[in-house]
Amino acid sequence: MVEQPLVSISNLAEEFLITPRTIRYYEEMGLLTPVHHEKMSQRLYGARERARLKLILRGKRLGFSLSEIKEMINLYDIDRTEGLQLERAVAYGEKRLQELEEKIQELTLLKAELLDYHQQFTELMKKCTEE
Amino acid sequence: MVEQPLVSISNLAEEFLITPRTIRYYEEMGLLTPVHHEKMSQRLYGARERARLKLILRGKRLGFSLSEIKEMINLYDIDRTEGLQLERAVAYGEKRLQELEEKIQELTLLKAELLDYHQQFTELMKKCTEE
DNA sequence: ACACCAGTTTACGTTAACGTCAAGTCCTTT
DNA sequence: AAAGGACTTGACGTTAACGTAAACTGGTGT
Repeated sequence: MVEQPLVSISNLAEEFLITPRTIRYYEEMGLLTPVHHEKMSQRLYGARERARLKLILRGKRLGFSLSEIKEMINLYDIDRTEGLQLERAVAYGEKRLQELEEKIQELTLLKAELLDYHQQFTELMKKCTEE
Repeated sequence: MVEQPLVSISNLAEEFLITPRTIRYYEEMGLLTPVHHEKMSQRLYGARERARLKLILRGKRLGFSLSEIKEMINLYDIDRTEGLQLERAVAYGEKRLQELEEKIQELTLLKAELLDYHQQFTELMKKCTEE
């Protein structure tokens, strides 16, 4: 057995700059599954939950909903893949990859457009301040 | 004067596969400003509003909130830029461009990770079905 | 023993982004 | 004139993702 650095809910919350309530909500939604110390006293969080939480928060930053995030992080979690067929999981993964690619394309386009406006704008500003 | 193809709210809604209520809500939030036919009878939508609506819906697909979208489309709208200084607008625009770039990076990383899992997964599946 | 603190459950409150329904207006068609 | 259809303005309902507060429990220092 390796020494596992298990932390409490408020420690984890502090580490990620969120509240304990948020962490409990993610558990309630099935996104986290902390271990419980000696028959239901406290929640303890290890490396696995910390990794999952990172994924969740990144997903949030990128504008995904919690249910979308849940699908993504459960997609290739072999423990949870039982039940629905492997083939379906693979097909589903390909669909999500396709969607991600489209999002990247759209974001890139948006950035290019904003950059274009930005340059026109700064150029206009230069001309105005020159005279 | 050029012939302007002005359409009603339900026509516009049908065109973009949304509801009239959604369009009115965007107006209420200050994202759209349709012309009103002969003293407050009906809303009519031209090319400008259609373009704005496109921007709004793309922003939504990318996970931005309506207030974020509002800031972005008003950012380089010269009519609305009056009041706040040009310099501030430019600085703000650069900040948003930076954020967009970070989002693209994160999305690209997420896609790479998912692709990695995906390949491991399909390889595992191949081995299972071979024997 | 008592206070205190960190954690727990339960439950009600809040905001964004609409959905849904009621009631009234305006124009056209029969 | 009456009916029908599209639009209008309220106004209340709904869901996701938490915030917040109350009341309870369980270990710890004094």
